[in-house]
Amino acid sequence: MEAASAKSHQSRRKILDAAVKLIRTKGYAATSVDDLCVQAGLTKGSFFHHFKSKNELGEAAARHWTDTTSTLFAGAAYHLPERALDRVLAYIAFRRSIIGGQLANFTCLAGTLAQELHTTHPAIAHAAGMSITSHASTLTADIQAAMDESEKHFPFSAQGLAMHTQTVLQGGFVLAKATGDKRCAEDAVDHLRRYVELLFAKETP
Amino acid sequence: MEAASAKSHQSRRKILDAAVKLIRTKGYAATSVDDLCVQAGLTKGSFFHHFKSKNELGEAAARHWTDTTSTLFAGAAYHLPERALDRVLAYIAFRRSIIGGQLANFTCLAGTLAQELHTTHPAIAHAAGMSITSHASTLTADIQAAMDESEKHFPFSAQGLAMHTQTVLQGGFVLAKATGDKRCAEDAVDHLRRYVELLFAKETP
DNA sequence: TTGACAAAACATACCGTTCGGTATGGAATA
DNA sequence: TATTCCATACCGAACGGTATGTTTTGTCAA
Repeated sequence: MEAASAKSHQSRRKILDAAVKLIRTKGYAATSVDDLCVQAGLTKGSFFHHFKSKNELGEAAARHWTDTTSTLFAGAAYHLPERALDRVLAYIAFRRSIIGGQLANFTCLAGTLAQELHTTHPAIAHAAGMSITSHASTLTADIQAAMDESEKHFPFSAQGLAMHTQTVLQGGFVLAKATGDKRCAEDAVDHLRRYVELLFAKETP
Repeated sequence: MEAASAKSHQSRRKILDAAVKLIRTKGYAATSVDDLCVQAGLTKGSFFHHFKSKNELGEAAARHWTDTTSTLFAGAAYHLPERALDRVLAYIAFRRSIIGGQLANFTCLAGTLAQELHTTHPAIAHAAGMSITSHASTLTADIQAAMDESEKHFPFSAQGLAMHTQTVLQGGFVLAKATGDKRCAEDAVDHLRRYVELLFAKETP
């Protein structure tokens, strides 16, 4: 049963990858099951064998997105610097560096899903929200350490600032889509970096 | 023909108001023409008399949103302070103060439309983009004046910082939808205020 | 009477979902 | 080993529902 289940796993994954790609570009409603099947190279019968509905796929796609991004960021180099603040800034620089190419290649599936479906499909939106929140949480330890290293008092929590990094990123993606210009996303990250630098700056000359 | 055209105008406006309300809550695709007609208290015959397609309504709704928000912000009190920087901060405080009640009451139609439709309906997304950009532009003069009043040199343009305020707001809305907690939007604005204060701060004690 | 607007019924197209059926490959039995 | 059996993966035509858009008819005001 190993080969069969491996193949099954492969098909399921093809569908999930197709979902991430298509939903990131066209949105959830505009992505039909037929579209997904064509993109994945399968048929509808196969689709509904693996997922009992389109909405269930939506939830699974959100979780798949969580997994994909988790491994991407876990393996990135921004964790290397010694000082906690440098790791935070390296994270921001990393986010800045992966903005490139088509919009769909660097924008966030979770934000797209949450904004489109928060009322009509709360389960999917919740999965998307978890994706964002859990990713933010991976920054909290570094931010907390940076706050501890600093002598300042901060009127926000480490988790709060971590969430704010995601806020700015999501906003940058929205404006990039609204204007068609990816520089909006780049500018957003530049302002975010400047904000963090100012927050932790020792003196201003 | 004045009374008739006034009534016509009223019906058209009812549809546009319905569109703003429903699309803000459910999104564009999930809002059917029937839904709009029920909300507006009209029928489909009337709808397609005033708009030749749902997509045309979408564009008109985006422009209607621009008009609505323009008058709201033009009449607000944040323009009163003497110092330009205070006007900018008063704008941010005003944005903070209008976050309340249901998500649909304070989130942005333009951001919703842009994120959902940027690929499938570029004309609507463009109208939404114009809405955001033109609103940002209303801040540019005050920001420029604040920059001129300051002795610092800023590595960004006034329009760039104006756009960033919209970025942070849009991001706050996305996270509020993702988490179901409007505090995300409030926190976003608080961080934005702090950023602007830090940018223009004279000294740090 | 004319013309703009509104209502209701209708036409068409598409989309999610179902369902009967086929193919494959491993397990069971002899 | 050969044969049977069964579970799983996959296929694709068809169905029911719903969405947009059209047509036809009605209404009201000038």
